[in-house]
Amino acid sequence: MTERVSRITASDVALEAGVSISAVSRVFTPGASVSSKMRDRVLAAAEKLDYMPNVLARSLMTQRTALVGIILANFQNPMHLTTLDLFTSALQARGLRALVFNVSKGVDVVESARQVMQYGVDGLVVAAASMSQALVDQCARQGIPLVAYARQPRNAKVNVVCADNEAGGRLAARKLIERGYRKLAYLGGPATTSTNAFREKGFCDAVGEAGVELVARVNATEYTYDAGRKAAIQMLDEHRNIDGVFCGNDLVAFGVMDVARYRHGLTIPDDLGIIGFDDIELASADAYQLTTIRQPMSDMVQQTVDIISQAMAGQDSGNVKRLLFPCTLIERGTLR
Amino acid sequence: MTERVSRITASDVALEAGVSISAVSRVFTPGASVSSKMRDRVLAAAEKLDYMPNVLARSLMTQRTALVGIILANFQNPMHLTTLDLFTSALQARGLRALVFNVSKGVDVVESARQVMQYGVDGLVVAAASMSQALVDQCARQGIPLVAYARQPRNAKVNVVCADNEAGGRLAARKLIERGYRKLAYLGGPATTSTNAFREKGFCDAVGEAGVELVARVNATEYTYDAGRKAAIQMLDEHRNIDGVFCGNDLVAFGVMDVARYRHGLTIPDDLGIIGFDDIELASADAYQLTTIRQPMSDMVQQTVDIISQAMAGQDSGNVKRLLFPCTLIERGTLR
DNA sequence: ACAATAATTGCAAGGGCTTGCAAATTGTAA
DNA sequence: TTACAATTTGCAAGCCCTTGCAATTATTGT
Repeated sequence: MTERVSRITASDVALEAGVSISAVSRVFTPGASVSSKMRDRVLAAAEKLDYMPNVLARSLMTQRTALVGIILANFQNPMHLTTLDLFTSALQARGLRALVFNVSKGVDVVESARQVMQYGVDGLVVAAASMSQALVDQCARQGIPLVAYARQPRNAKVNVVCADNEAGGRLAARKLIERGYRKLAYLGGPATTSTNAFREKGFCDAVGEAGVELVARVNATEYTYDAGRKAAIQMLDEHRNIDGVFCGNDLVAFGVMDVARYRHGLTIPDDLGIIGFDDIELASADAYQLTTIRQPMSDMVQQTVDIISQAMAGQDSGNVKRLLFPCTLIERGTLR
Repeated sequence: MTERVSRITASDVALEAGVSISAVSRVFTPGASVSSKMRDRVLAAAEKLDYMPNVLARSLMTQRTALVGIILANFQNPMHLTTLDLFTSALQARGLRALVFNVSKGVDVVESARQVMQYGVDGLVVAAASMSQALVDQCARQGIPLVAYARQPRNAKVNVVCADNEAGGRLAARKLIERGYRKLAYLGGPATTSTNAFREKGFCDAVGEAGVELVARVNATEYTYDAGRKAAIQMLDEHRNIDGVFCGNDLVAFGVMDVARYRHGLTIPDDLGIIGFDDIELASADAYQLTTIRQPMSDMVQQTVDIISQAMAGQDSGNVKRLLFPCTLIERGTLR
């Protein structure tokens, strides 16, 4: 049977050390006024009793939880594990914690957000597909900094930290054309995502401006290998003359490569040039050697956390930030 | 300038509805005694003011936070994104939230655990490399259910939910031998991990029992493609006669495959048979078609969450559970 | 040594909620 | 209608901590 022992509280420590509760509190409050004798006594007692301040009670007083909500979808894309890795690390480095919400499977973003807010998060980063006006208003009303990460919502009144997907799309187009590909195709991610919209726009615009033929424009249903593969089967069956494809992300690109190589017997990069997006770990695997476009994730996450912690410190200018980060092309073996 | 409006509280709602604060509280407490008239009045007022109960204050009273800490390392292995996906979903389905801690980069597990505990988590799942006795004691003392997920710590006094890695290793050995491979090698993950230890033991035992030669036993420094690749280069250079390899996980297996194919010109599965572990999405990619061992992650996560929520409800038998889940071999194209 | 200033300490009032208890209400049976 | 039980409601104490204020103690200059 578990013997439920109630937690040690500040008053226990105060009793043990023979001081007031306030004294204990101050010892555990950075920047408070305590003499070194007092600190030593309290710390000794705390050590002895294995005391830890109750963050909940503290938060109730200070109106700060040091909790940052992260609303995330797309738990299939390995890139987002890196996202989580970077976020949790960056937050922890600032003494903050990540409260992760998963809105993958038909979970309502707004409802999730409400729940996050009940925990009194000090900040919220939304890396999910959609973001409602209600949520934005809610955050504004409560003074909670909100950042849209890796997506560019139409809504103007929200902080955005995102890769410049449109420029990335243009970059891909220009590179393919520069290497002599002339029958291009776009095989993007889900049509509903903002990343897809911007990558597609940038790519198609640049192809058009160069006067090169855009043979096909297709969307995979998800940002996954299988979805990419399925879309590629259909696309390459229908359009035999395609010689260059820009893909929504690396996983989709892998699918395209495999269909091209193993189903159509095409040689990459001679018969078909491929460019992906994200530069996941396996993009550099010998089996793929994928030329791809990398977004500066580390910087992006850092900026996001900066925005939030500045806002928490009350140092925000008050006007929303829209930060677009430039992408770089990582050249490997899928372009001739 | 952000106009910091303090949150709507129960007393605001009480005032608006012309009732007591307790009444408001009871309306938002499942199972409390409230008349339907009262409920309607309060709900109307709450709706009007957009009231949400403050979870912190509630937790302070009830000693329940509905927060479950998840301590995770290995943010490189895409499999763990699935882990997080499953955990967050399973927890959310039970009205619980995940407080994720990242102990990847030299962060102290014990220290992290202390921090998690300060948030008054109602449960803790440790999916990190190590787990100290101090942590186990701490949880026991405070009556917090603790589960070691996907690892088998030496420590006996802790709940364990894990794949039967040893059986998995044996399974791999028998399959390779059954298919006629006779010069076997083990290329595992980091020597410090319990998963490696058990997979290695199972594999080597079974190979020994069958009287088959074990040519090499190597550990990759990490469970990644690159580490697998590096280890494979060394191993295959040194032992030219190896004809079958059991790998620590799929990523490592990819590395081995690529070294074998692209560096040594070996044909898989004829010259070299390969078995991986985990069955990640790309294991089924045409470029790898990896035969691998799958652990029933969904069941494992479900069980973990069950254990925790039962313990939270006070229905735990009090004695620790050690659940080992059987693995299954997924046959694809890397065995002749 | 003394006054004047600075640093430390304790008191007590919250922060927003839950909950045992007693009062008030409603329902039921005779 | 009255007596009684069953519900519903409000009061007030308490969860554990922070912090303004005033009282105390330590420090400094002369």
